[in-house]
Amino acid sequence: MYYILNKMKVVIFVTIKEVCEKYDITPDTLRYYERVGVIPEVSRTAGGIRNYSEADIKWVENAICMRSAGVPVEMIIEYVKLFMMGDSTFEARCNLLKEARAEVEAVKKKYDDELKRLTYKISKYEEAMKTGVLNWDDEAREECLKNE
Amino acid sequence: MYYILNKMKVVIFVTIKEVCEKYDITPDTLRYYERVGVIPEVSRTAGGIRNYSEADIKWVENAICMRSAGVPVEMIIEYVKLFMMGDSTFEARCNLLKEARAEVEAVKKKYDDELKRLTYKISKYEEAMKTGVLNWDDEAREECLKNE
DNA sequence: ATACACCTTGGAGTTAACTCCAGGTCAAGA
DNA sequence: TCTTGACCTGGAGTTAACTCCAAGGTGTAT
Repeated sequence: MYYILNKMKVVIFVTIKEVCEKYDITPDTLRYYERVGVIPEVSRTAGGIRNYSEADIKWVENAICMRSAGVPVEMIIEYVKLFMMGDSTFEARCNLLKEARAEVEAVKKKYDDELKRLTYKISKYEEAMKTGVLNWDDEAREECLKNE
Repeated sequence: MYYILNKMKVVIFVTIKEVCEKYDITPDTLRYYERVGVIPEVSRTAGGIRNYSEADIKWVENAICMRSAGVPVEMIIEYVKLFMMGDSTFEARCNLLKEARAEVEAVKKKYDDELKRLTYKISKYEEAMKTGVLNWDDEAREECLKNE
């Protein structure tokens, strides 16, 4: 929400819609994030309408980044809670982030392996579309089944 | 299910439990995969008990690989259906795999970016635990928010 | 022959993460 | 002031992917 004064944009407040357009998410999702604590409570206008500050927006970015890498909502909530408790939680927050990173790394590895497998299969299909015969040796299966 | 004859393992049939133990999944999941078509119908004993052939097991492996990389069940079902229709679906199958690969690649990129972001944050926390002061510039936020 | 572990099916229940809705409030333009 | 569109809350509904359950059948071991 803003008006133009002497060709300058004067922002009155930053609505939920504006934030949603910026990050391509829905207002429902953003309100849900706030309700459950994935982001801290957002500042409001006198009338009770959300007015996103710079800090609020950084929390939104944090939530989106983490979620897009599959970090569970519960974990982000835990991080926000610790953050709110102040500097005494540096270590706990650090450990939480390390845990998240380990998880993201593990899944990323699966993705890398499956990417190889898919590429191998696709190459075999491209061959098959020329020769009319499809056959693959099973070497490509190995990688993504090592689950320990 | 097997017995030992002259120190040799004579397999009578391969039960669902054995397959599950091999891949660390539950019988319920495996039966679910079969029911919805993520894997083709598994061969049975006279009494109706599943007896996994080599081919059946390869389908199980396929399902597990794809799912672990986040390929949706619906897409795997589609692939299996096309496979069952024979050689005339080479191209359709190839396109499906390419679509799956594009999707896996896109998500993998998000994971890579978030991995960097997490590592950056963790380093800042490790610093903060020594100095008592936490501060990060916002450079680390950029990457994983480029969504197009 | 009976016990016992494991198997079967169909259908209902669970979980995470949204997503939608009703009924009401707020605020910018005519 | 009135209208209109965006916003609010609390709570219910949806979706994907399992996960569990009851009631009954299978098959090897004693």
